Amino acid sequence: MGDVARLAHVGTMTVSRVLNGTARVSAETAQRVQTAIDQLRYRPNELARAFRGQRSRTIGLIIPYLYDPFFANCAHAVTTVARERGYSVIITASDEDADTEYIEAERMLQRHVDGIAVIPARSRHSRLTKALFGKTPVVAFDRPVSDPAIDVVLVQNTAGSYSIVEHLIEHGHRRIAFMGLSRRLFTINARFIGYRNALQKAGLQESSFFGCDSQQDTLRAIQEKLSESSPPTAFVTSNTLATLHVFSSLLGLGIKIPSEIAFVGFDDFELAALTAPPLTVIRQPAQEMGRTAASLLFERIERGELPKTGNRIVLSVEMVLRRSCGCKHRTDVVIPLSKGSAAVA
Amino acid sequence: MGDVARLAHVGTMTVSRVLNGTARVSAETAQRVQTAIDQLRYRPNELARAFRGQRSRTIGLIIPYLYDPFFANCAHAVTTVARERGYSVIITASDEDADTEYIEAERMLQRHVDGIAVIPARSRHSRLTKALFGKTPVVAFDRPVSDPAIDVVLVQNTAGSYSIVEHLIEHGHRRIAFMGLSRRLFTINARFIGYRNALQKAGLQESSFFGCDSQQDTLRAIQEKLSESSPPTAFVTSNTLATLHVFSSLLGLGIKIPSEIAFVGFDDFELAALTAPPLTVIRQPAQEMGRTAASLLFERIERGELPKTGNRIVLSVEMVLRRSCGCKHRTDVVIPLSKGSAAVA
DNA sequence: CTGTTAGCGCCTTCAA
DNA sequence: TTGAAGGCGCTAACAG
Repeated sequence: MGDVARLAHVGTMTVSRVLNGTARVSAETAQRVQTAIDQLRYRPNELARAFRGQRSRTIGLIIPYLYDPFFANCAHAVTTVARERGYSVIITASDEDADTEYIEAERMLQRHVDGIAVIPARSRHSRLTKALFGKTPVVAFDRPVSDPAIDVVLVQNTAGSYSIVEHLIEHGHRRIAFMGLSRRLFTINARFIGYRNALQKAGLQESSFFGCDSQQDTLRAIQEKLSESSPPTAFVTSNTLATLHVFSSLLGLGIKIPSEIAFVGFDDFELAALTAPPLTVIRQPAQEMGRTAASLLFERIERGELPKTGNRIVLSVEMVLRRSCGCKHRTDVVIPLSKGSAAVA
Repeated sequence: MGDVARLAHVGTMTVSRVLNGTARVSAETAQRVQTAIDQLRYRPNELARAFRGQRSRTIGLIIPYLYDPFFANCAHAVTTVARERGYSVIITASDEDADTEYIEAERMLQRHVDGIAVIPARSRHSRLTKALFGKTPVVAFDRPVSDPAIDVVLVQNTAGSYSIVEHLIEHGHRRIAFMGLSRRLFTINARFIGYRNALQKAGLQESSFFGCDSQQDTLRAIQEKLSESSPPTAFVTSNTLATLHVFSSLLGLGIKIPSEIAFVGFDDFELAALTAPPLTVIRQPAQEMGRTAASLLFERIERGELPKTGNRIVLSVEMVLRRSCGCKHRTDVVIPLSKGSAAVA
């Protein structure tokens, strides 16, 4: 910067002012400085700026896994919003581990990020608290954190699940099983609650299995359920992984869907329309959630601490009717679930 | 830091030394400093460290899209390696746009990242050059950059494509069509070359279509090809997106796979084993590529500029035989393609 | 083994 | 409208 100043015959302050537009500089001087900048190909050292000023123009993003398509979509939206605002994003995967998450959050704080967006690791264990972050804004999304003072953006997990189970009931199913990962995951549990509510309202008995993490366990659980005296006639799954495992188990057992067993899942994915049969699912607005979380974070960062703390934004989901539920549509039928739906998220 | 020094009755340098283990400090003093650090919950300002020192302990990662599962897997591997080494990762999506990519690379440079890993945007346009980066190490992966001085990690695109087409030929197919996105994409073009080589070796005529970006265009192209006087009996696709579009077109036309038309694709994906029929594909080692690229980058960063510049590492791919090619296996059969395979990547 | 001095590149403050 | 001084938090280089 000194070089630029010298070349333009001005003080470093003038260069700084031209760079930031902080104060009025005469057009002529500004021009001279600009020429010097171009000539020297001078680029300000962002590190020094961040160090000196209060803003690093960087936000942190912590998600469980980068390779999970749902999380990746969220992350993409966050990075896009950040770029539009001229911010950089420091990203890290927590591997769904609360300790890793905590350590990485601290590391980001040490790097003086201006804010952090996080999809918390398994909620029961997450050690993220408002206290840890101090003045640094934080917003959690997809799952809440235990500290209610932290903003959170969620989707209608319970209401979505409720609706899709209700749909199965409308198809005449009386014995519907819920297949999930672990109830310790907020979203899975919320979806299970929706399932349970729908069954209770219809006066039906619940039947669930948690542990669809592996293909083997899922297959075994399904075989067990199907060999009961009155086996389920329909399955709902908690998320894409469970959907994959249950679906392939069903196919592997040579079961015809939906004629013998109906099948629906929570969370849409690229290929859900191309399986045989195409899958009826609840679709979550992944990118919208990322955008919303990022926007909320920037509100906090740029407008300062808002008066109201502990915001909770709930985004609507959609039901995508295809064939696995028993419907006979030719193409996808998308049914938006408004916030005022049967159950609250 | 001054506070810590005062509390421990030492100079700031001693605190610094305890923090970094730079020089030997008496156990007793170190203990006192440590206590003060804990008591004050002192955390070093990484920004100041980076600013002062030569290292920011941050690397940049630029990929076309975060939501593409293949890229996301690569990114996950890169962030994992970085975390193991104590580095942070600044990530950004170029949206496959060379200008965005260039701007973001510059921004990272301004932030003084210690190195950059990049999956370049459409190679013909990428403006990434060794000159832009100066002393900052860069490694490209998945696709090369035009500047041959930059290290690059690739997979056996041509050899993989060659092998899978050869497999189709062994199944007796004589008219095989290649369906791809754009030849302007390095990987797509390399795979097309492999296809072409395999056909030439067998004395067969090529038939290709580029533009499978949308479902409609793909369907139209397929209908056109199938209405030729001697239509193809097998299709190969260039990547997952093309696979999805071709596959659903074929299904939509009521064509039986593989009895009427055989079908194979480049690039495996989570659901390829669950479609009807399961898809035979070439599988790329996404995570391994990310790990390799990151490791190479850290070599450069930590060991300094290596003598040999312009490294080119080519990773092996595998052929995953399922049913869509005409094979009758019960489960996946994975055939690794060694580097010494028929065609060179 | 430990402390002092100095300066990284920038911007806030104050004076001209 | 412009410039000079000073310091952000840290550490290299030197002195003790």
